Amino acid sequence: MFKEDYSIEKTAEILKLLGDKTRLTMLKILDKQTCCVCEFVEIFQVSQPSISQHLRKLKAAGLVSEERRGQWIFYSLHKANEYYPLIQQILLHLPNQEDKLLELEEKGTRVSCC
Amino acid sequence: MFKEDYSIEKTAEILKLLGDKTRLTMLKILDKQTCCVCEFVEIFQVSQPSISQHLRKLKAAGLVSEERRGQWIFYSLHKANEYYPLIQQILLHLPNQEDKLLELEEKGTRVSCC
DNA sequence: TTATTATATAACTATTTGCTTATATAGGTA
DNA sequence: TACCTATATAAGCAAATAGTTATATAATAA
Repeated sequence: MFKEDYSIEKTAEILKLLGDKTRLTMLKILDKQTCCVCEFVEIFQVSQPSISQHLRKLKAAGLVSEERRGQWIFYSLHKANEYYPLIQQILLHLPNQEDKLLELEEKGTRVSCC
Repeated sequence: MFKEDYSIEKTAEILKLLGDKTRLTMLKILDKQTCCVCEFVEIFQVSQPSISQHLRKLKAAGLVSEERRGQWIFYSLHKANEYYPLIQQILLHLPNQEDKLLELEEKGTRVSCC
């Protein structure tokens, strides 16, 4: 009742993606909530292109998926991904990040469209 | 009965270290066997300084420990490390690498001192 | 002592990375 | 239509990375 092995090469690629503070935090947030680009920009206090580039990498690896709602594009963890079991195990070790979006809600800058 | 959370920052650092094919394979090997620098050189077919530099990074993070035996310095996984539970979970997903040192034994280039 | 072997460190280089600013694209609204 | 907002992409740059060769250090053997 145990998973297939992952290849070392592909696993190293995935871990390199997770080996960045910003992307790792993004994934931890997305494990519980969906989030759009402009919210990430406010959370991490970096430029919008920087966030888009991180998300592009995560999407290229199949780790996140996107869904457009009006002007906004919401990202979420792609839980059907082959590597999700590994990623979830890793994320379980990390402190909850739900406060990040809660702060935006309190400031009134949470995007809540639709 | 569950572990403390790791910090996002330190976890990202650890994952960045694991996010390299050579280092990830090293750790998988060291999870089961001890291995010295010259054996890694033969396994990975890269220069000796390259191997030493990878091992230095892993040692600086506390992931491996070294033990000198004569001319050789044997490395092993530092299982008392705070991050070992995380690392072991990751390594469990990877294919067994014990064939690597077995090959050296068959070629007669396995170091077996002491 | 000298020579040999194993490992570490220094210096260099090419590549990759993560950010920035500027610009393009796409949807919503007046 | 024109304008505004959200996002993506392009281009440029400084820092980090992973390798190399050359050299230093340490243990062993002659």
